[in-house]
Amino acid sequence: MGRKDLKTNDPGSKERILQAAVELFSRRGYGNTGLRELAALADVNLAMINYFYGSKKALLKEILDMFFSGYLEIARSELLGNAPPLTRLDKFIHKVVTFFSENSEYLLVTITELPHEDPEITEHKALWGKQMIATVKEFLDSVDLDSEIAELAVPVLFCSTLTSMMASKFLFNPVMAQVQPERLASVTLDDYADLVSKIFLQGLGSFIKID
Amino acid sequence: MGRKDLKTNDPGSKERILQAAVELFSRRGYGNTGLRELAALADVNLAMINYFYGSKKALLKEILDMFFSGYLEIARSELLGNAPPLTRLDKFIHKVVTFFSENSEYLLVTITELPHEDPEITEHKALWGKQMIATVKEFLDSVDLDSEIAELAVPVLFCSTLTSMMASKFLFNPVMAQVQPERLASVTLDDYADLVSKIFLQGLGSFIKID
DNA sequence: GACTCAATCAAACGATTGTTTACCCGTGAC
DNA sequence: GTCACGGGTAAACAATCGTTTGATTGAGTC
Repeated sequence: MGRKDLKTNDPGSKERILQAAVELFSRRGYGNTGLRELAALADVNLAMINYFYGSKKALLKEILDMFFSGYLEIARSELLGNAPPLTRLDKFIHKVVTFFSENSEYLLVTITELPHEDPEITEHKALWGKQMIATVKEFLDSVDLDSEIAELAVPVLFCSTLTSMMASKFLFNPVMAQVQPERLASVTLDDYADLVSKIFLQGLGSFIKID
Repeated sequence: MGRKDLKTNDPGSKERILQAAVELFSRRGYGNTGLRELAALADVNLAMINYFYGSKKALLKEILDMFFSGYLEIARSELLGNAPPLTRLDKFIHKVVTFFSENSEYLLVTITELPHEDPEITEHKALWGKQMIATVKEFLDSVDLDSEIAELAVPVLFCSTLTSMMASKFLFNPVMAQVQPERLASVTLDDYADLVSKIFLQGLGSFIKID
């Protein structure tokens, strides 16, 4: 059997370790997660973690890389093109919200570890950031913006604000689920994407009848 | 001397501990910060941390409480009132951005620890969340929104998206400062608040000349 | 059968974790 | 004087941390 697991598609030890890492890092945080707890959840021996990944930090890097590469791929395929800018943005927002939802644990690990300064990981983050900014800049250059906002909406801020807005539901979910679980459940994922798209593209003001 | 430090206004040990905690928790993360490093930065004995605050987690609670109370205070004073809704929102955004900027370390600690499940702290977060949502709900009830977005913009999502958007600059700052430091520096804090306000209230679409 | 190699394991490594203890010092009360 | 007490300290507590070691398994190669 040249390849592993031809019949069964249950994940091997290496995959189970990464699954457990994503789950625990997103729920407890990277620093608050112990490798023994992780090994127990993945149902592997403690030593297998360093055997497959080398170190705990390498596990985190793997998670960040997988998230960033998926996000960047969507940005490149949806943000650039010939369709009208607003149409491109709307499709981008819907695709990203879906991506964030399907990989919400990866998203949470990435966002919560984003501001922390760690020499090894900061390089990784900066590398992905550069590619992301380059893509956003290419998009913004293809849009004819009013001068009054063109000076403000520099790529770094445009990218930050939009990303944060799309991620907001998943960032606040653990808290909001305790505050108003019924109202949260009444809004589907597509509804949420619509909300983000409408506010970001048309603004809240356009939906106010009397002001 | 009944009160401490009548002449000098340099902070006492208790205050220095909290200052060091905010700095280290925001830079390295709560879980990645050791109390010995914290004590060294605060220039106090290790035992003084538990003497004044009882535990490491209590320090985190203190930080979260201080941030939430300040944020909630602004929401209550700016979101509710008699001025037109959009005027209120614009003032709210500018005040919050200033508040986030002046307390960016508190903001980072709060946001990065927000999604993590910790029985003791989850209650705290939910308590503040309820008060915040109640305030936002009161604001939204005073606005006459189109039905097409009124169903989507439930308080929990409205609060999440706007908060995330206002916090985005500070969340992404550590990364973006490495990507494009010169473009970031060219935008003042007021410019940033204007950008958030314009996009959220008027939408990006209203600034595009040709589509 | 001998050899290889990746996978797995129990056990221990030294270091660091958050927390607590017992002791010390200065000040104010009585 | 001495008693109490809040602030401060060094040292140690048990527990856990990430990582490494050395041995063992089992399937594949020659």
